[in-house]
Amino acid sequence: MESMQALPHFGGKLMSAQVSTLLMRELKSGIFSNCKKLPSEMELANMLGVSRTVIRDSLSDIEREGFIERVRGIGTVINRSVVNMTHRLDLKLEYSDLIREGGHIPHTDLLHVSLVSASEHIAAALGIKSGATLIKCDKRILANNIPVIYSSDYLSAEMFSGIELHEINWSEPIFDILERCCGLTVATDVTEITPVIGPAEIRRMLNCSNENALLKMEERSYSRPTHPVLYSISYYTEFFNFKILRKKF
Amino acid sequence: MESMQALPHFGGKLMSAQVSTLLMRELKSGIFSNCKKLPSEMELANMLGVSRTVIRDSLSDIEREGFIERVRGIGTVINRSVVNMTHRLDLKLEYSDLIREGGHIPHTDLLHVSLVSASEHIAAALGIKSGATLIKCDKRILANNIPVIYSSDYLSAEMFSGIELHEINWSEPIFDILERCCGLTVATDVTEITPVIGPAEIRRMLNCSNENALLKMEERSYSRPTHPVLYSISYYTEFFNFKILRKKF
DNA sequence: AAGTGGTCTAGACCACTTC
DNA sequence: AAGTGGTCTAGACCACTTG
Repeated sequence: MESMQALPHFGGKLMSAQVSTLLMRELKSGIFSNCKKLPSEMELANMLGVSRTVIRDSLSDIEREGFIERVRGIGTVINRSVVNMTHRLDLKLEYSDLIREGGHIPHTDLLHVSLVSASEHIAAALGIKSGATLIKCDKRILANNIPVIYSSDYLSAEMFSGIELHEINWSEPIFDILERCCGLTVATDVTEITPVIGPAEIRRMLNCSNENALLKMEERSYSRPTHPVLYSISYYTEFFNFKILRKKF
Repeated sequence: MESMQALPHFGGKLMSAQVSTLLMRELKSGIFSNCKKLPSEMELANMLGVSRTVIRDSLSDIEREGFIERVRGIGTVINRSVVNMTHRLDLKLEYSDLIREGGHIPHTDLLHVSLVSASEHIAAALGIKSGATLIKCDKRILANNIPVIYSSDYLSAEMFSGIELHEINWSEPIFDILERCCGLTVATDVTEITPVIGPAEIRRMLNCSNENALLKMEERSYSRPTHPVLYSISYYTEFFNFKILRKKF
C-alpha cells in the first residue's frame, strides 16, 4: 500500500472524481486487487494527501455503484463480485464497450443516414417542436461478424447547423460524434427495456431463428444538466448477458 | 419555501437519510414540486437547521439516483423527468411495488414450495456446498388477474433451521419473509436480464401468444455486507415497461 | 479500550457562472 | 461583484465491532 502517491491539484477536474478513478483502478488491478478491505478513511486521506471529506465523497460514489460497502466499526469492505462484474448495463452507455468487454470486436454495417420529420413522440422526448427536422441514423452492429444489434438514433438537426453531415463518419459511436461535433457530453441516460419478438425485417437482419427473442431498448440521453440530446430505439439479440446492480432507495 | 421545518435529532436514524427522505417527498409532491432548482446548500442548511455537510451528503445520494444534478456556479437543478419516472428497475427490488406503481393489484397463485438439492450453479451463487438442501419456492404473480410473472426462489434451508416451514405464508414477498424469519435485510441485488421465448410450460402459465417474448431475470440478492441470501429465476411478460437510469462511471 | 465509519460544526478558500 | 457548488481544516461526538 506504499505505492500510492499524493494527487496534484489538476485544473478543472474535481478532486473527488480523480480519487474515485484512482481507487477503482487500484481495486480492479492495482494494490487493492487482492484485499478484502480498503484502508481506513483517515489512512487513505493521508496516503493521498487530501482531507477525509474528499475521501468520504469518493467512497460514497463508489459505494453507490456497489463496488464497496462501508460498515461502521469494521471498515470499508470490497465487493469482489461487483468489482469483477462485466456487462453492467447501468454503468455503460456505449454498446462498443459492452461488446469489447466480452472479448469481441465491434463492427458497424448497413449504415443509413437520413433526414426525417419529428413525430410527436420523439419531439416530446427531445424537447423540440413536432415536425422539426431530425437526423436519423440506422445501423447494424456486429460482434466478431455476428449481428447483435440494430439501432436507430434520432438527433435534432439544429445541433449540427453549420456542419457538413456527409463529412461525419456515422459508423462511429454516436456519443463520440456528439462530443466532437456539438461539444456535448452525454453522462446520463434513461432506458426502457422490453422483451419482444420484434419486426420481421429486423429479425432477418439479426439472423433470428424462431427460438430467439430480442431486447428492445428505448433510450433518452441527456447532457448536463438535464438537456435531452438523443433518442434511440435499438434491438439487442440474446448474445448479451446484461447485468444490473439494483439498490433499494 | 417557508413551510419546511427544522428536523429534530431522532434517536438511531441518520440525519442525512432523514433529509433525503424529506427532500424527495418535497420534490415529488411538496413545495419543490413545481421548481426547476432547489435552494442553495446554505439556504437548505438554514431551513432545516443542520450543517451544510449534512445537506451535501443528502444531495450526493439524491444526485447519484439521478433526481438532481449539481452544477458549480449555477445550483442544484431538478431532473423532473427522473423524479416523475415510474417502474425504475434499478431502485425497486420487489415486483409487488412495481405492479402497484402501475395502478394494478398484485396477487399470487400456483404456489409450490419444495425442498431440493443445490446444483453446482446455484450453490456457487449462494456460497454454499453443492448438494446442500434448498427451499425452492415457485409462484405465479398476477396483476389485476392477468398473469405477468413466473418466479422460482432458492434459499438455503439452513437459514430457516428451527422454523416450521409450513407456518410461513410463502405467497408474501420473499424479502419480507427473509426479514421476519431470518432477520436479514436485502438491500442490493445483481440481476442478469435476457430476452427469451422461454419454456413452453411457463409460456402456457403466462398466457403467451406467438407474438409475446419474455424477459428472463436471474437474480442474486445480498444482505450487508456482501452476503448472498437468495437466488431466483423469473420470467416477466411484456406487461411491464421497465426503466433503468444509466450513468457513465 | 481502541479503532472503525457516520455525523456534525463553523469556519475558510477556490472555481465557476451570471449579472 | 455576488452567488453557486467543490474542497478543505480542525476539530468533535456517536454507534459499532474487535481485542
